Amino acid sequence: MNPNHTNMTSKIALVDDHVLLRKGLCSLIQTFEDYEVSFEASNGKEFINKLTPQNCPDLVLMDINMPEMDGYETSLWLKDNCPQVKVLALSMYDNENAIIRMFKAGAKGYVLKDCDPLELRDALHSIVFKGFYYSEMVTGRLINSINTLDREDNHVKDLIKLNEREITFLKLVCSELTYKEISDKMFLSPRTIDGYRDSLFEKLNVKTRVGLVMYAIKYGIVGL
Amino acid sequence: MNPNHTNMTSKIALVDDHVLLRKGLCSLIQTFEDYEVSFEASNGKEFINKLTPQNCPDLVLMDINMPEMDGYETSLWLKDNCPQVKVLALSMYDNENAIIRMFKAGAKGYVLKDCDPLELRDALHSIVFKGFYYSEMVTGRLINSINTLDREDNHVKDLIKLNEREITFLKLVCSELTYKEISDKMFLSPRTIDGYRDSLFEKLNVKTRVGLVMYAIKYGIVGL
DNA sequence: CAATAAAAAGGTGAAAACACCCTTTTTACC
DNA sequence: GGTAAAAAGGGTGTTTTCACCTTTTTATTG
Repeated sequence: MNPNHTNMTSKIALVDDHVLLRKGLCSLIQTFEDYEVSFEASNGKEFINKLTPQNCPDLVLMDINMPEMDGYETSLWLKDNCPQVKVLALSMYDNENAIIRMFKAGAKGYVLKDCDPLELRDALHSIVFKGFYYSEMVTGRLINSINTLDREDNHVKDLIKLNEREITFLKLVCSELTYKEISDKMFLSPRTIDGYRDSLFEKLNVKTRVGLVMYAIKYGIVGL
Repeated sequence: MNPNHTNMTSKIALVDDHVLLRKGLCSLIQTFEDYEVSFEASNGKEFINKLTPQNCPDLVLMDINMPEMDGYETSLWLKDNCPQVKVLALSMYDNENAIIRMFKAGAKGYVLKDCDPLELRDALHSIVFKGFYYSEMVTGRLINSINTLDREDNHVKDLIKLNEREITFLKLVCSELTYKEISDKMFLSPRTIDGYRDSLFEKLNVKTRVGLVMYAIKYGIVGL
């Protein structure tokens, strides 16, 4: 092991659409020793565009709900393209499925936006030196979900089964657009959209559009 | 006017339930000259408890949605009890009604959490020296609502203040029940429910049931 | 290449949601 | 008690949503 290991500063990238939170975090992280903010981005797409071999961070502090490209997609992209870059998920909510999805997408840790700064520091430290950060909150939620996991209908499994287009569709379902308008936006026939809807009705065990909306929000597929 | 005015540091209190954002803001504000953070609180109640004549801030950076005691109530309390303390509202959303409510509660400015740090600095500066901060966003939103404003004095208040039955209705709207079934549950005629729906469409400025659902969730009328 | 599975697209009809305009009942207040 | 306002109830027609069933296109793979 490198004896200078503890003296190395880790480079962190911040990805969050809320500028003020981002700048604030930036200032906060500067006060931590051994960490520096490599660069910032307001969504996944911008992050990927700004990413170069020169500024490649050791760790990405990643918001989940963002426009353009959200935390899930961006983490998956990193898993495929820069597997050495660790992701620490940053979320407003301690939503069970959001946690599971982010870990499935390769995140090494999950902290809430209203956590204590010391916990953030611990999380960064833990990820840099141990490669992961499993807080009590995370383990608690996971244990909780394991118990309800193999009971009857497994929502987690259903959630993972949703593909790209279904997720896009669900996001649009949570707007005031009609299905016809959604089909236009997705460049698909209204019938196809009809099929998407019906298959989701069955998968998610709901019967109406409101059911889809409630599901999408509950499991963090759309933000508010 | 005090010739030392420009050299005085203004004391700021931070009230927000998201610790990380709060600490981040704290770091950020320290980087601004002429400002220091007097103290912090995670909700209105805690703020009022911590408030003493010794630490009384010049300005409070106030989140709107908080547990225990929210930004509206806290601002109203300040207006009654410490009218010299200016409030700068800090919100996630550029919601028209939220803006109006906060200004009615005595706020002197309104900035979004995803605004630019420079705008925050401008806002602080403007409030300290001019006593207010009306951003383009705010004036834009207000002009937009002026037409409905002077029609009836309490119109705005009515927008926000949903009565018991409307809230019951909204909760049922967020289920997979049809309006007919909702009317049965509420022991009302389907026509009456029709009226509830239409008046809420107008009040909440939405056009569909999905719009109602999104509103209800966004503003915590229904849980998940 | 042919078999097969999955995705996309279509038709039709019934139910629900939405829009508009109107009447009756209840409530509150002078 | 009279009156105005709010809440509740009503009729009718259009649009959207949902259900069910069929066909075409695209992709996969043995």
